[in-house]
Amino acid sequence: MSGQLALGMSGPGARIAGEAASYLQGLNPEQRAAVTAEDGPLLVLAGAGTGKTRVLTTRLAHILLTGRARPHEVLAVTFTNKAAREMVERVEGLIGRSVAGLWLGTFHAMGVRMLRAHAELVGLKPGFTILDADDQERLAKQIIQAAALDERRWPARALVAIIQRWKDRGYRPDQVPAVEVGDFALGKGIELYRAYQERLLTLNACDFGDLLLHGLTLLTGNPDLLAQYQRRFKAILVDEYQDTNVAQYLWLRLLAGGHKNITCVGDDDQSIYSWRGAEVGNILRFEQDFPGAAVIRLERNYRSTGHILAAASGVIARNRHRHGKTLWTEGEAGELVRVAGLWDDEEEARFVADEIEAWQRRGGKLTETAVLVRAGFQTRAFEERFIQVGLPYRVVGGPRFYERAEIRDAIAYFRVVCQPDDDLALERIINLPRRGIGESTLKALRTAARAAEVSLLQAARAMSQTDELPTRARNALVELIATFDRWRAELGEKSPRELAETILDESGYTAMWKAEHSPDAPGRLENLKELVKAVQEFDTLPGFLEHVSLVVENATEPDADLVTIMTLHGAKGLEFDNVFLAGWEEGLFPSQRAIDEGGTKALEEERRLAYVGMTRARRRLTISFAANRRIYNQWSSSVPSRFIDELPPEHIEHLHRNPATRPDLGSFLDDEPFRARSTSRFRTQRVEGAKLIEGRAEILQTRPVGRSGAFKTGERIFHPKFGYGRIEAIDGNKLDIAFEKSGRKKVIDSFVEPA
DNA sequence: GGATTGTGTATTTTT
DNA sequence: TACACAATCC
Repeated sequence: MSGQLALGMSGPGARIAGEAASYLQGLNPEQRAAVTAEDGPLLVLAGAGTGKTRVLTTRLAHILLTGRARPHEVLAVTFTNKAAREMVERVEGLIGRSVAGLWLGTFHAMGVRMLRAHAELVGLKPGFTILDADDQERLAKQIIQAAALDERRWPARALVAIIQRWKDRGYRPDQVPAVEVGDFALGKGIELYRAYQERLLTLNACDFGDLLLHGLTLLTGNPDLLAQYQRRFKAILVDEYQDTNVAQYLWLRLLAGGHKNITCVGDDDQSIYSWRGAEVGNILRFEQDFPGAAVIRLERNYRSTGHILAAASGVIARNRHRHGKTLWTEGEAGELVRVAGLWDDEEEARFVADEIEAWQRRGGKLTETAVLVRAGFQTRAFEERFIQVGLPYRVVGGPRFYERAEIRDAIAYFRVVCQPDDDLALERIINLPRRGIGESTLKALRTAARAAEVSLLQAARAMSQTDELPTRARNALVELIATFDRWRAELGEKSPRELAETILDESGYTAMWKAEHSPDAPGRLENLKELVKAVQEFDTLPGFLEHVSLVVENATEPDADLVTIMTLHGAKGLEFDNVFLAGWEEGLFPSQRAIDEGGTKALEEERRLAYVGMTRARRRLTISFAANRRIYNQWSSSVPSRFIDELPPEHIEHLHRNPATRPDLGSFLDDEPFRARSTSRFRTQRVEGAKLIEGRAEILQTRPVGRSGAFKTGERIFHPKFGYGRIEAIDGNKLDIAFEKSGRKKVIDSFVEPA
């Protein structure tokens, strides 16, 4: 655990030197050049599927094994915990021992590590808490309220977004340039930002952005410290460099400022997080930032077949702002990329499900199959269809474990126990379950706390000794404070797991969910059990909290044979044999909203997203679009995505279901005037009551709308999607139906026919 | 202090 | 349509 590697040419070192050749074997010339490049700035432009992670980890191992740096002298940063974990595993596999001591982790984790050691230099105490998105928003809300602004006009969410943006760019309140001020809150944005930061300091807390921003303040404000870190980190390695924001870039540049021994790996064509503050400019500008930088391109793709690669390359080649790479493969050409046009989102889901079943019958694995969509709402149609045909699937994304309300509530309890002055956590659970401490009591507490400049809990403690509050509230408060004191006394005595159980029990939190009869209550109780189990892995409760704030992950699912459904963003870094890219329609993909907000730049990012999606596929790629889609229960018809036009024709084949080639639908879709008429190439048009009926896919059936009164309660009906059912209640044209297979649902009468 | 009704909104989300 | 939140009533 010393973190020291035995290096040298004798003893254990000789064994390592003997293996040196082995870890370089199997690398192609470019990969090998990247791994063994001498000290100095190095940019590795690694196209999709070209062995990026392998190069990065092998280079790290190479640096250690050749003695250029010892583990604690290496800083390696990633964006996700997953990537960090993978890197640790692979490096350990390469060097054959633990890499303890290495500074390897996410930007944020490395930021915290530095900040904990020097918290007082930026006005924090070492035990500071890290706020998540939820806390941030509530804090912002308080700031807006304190400034007497209209909360509806200037929502907290927007303020958080603005502050986040400034932090991503490395601006402290006094550094925000005038042009960036904007008109939020009548130009008071900076004032609010300042108030927000002051409040964070009094709470002894940081938000995610601060983890890096304070890091910058730390390094720029303390030259000795900077010099110390510059000497310490003899090698810096960065993964996914195209996703770095300005703050991260500045942080890296400071740390690498001495020796400039920095390796950045990335792919400008896969930059899809600009809306999160990522600056493609960082990677495009690397050679100017680090003069004399070596640039190595990895262009040999080991993942996809020829047609897939060529189709993806053809699309991305339309982007103007990029380094430019020419991916190639020695693999087989494989199948053509298939393009299918469907009538509506339901037919699209049906089509995909059919294709997956056929693939499975031919021996394909579901785990090797993914359906990738642009926006979350698109998953629904697929889920419904997959359930109907019994196709096992999982939706990746969704609410993550540590973001679920019950988990956050439980953690808020733990936080108050560990950090009594954590006001945000206390506010979250002070009246949960209900214990008679309502809004008016809370208001009084807040006022008192602010006046005395103490924390909420301290104010509550003081107030519970006076008779300022109504007896009811006062008693509840006395009781709560005593309970928290008791738990806190048990911190050192009980194991974290026992304590966690005690807290959830004695607070009445578990009981609250047990008493609740909503359908998701059992699931929530299950999650709480999972949480307690997770606590077990840690020596102390505070230790657990530190982990939670930085690692937001879903519980690992059993590795069953499942189809994966997820967003294109979520798919970055993954690969599958068989990939479906659904919903390629103007307006949806590329997203009209993105284009409205970001113009050409945004369109290029959408195109990169298309590229990312396409390059996820190893053997088979199917792109689909629907002529009609129901959005908020309104039918709208759309035009195929321009990205479909951009697919090189020689690498694709149109499936017959494409409406543009179908005589019955083609007349309106293929109609040039129709396309010309639409101002933004995306237009919507209501198609009232037009609907396809299961099993009669080729017939466009139109039925009358609003048959109110035509049905009677108790009547047996048939619905094309949910099957047979009985009408329980009628409300205008909405029927409340108990379906035999799908349970109780409210549906519009026009979709229902008498059985 | 708590339940109920009404209103506005609706991408992507590594930490 | 659905859901979350806020104003409103009891």
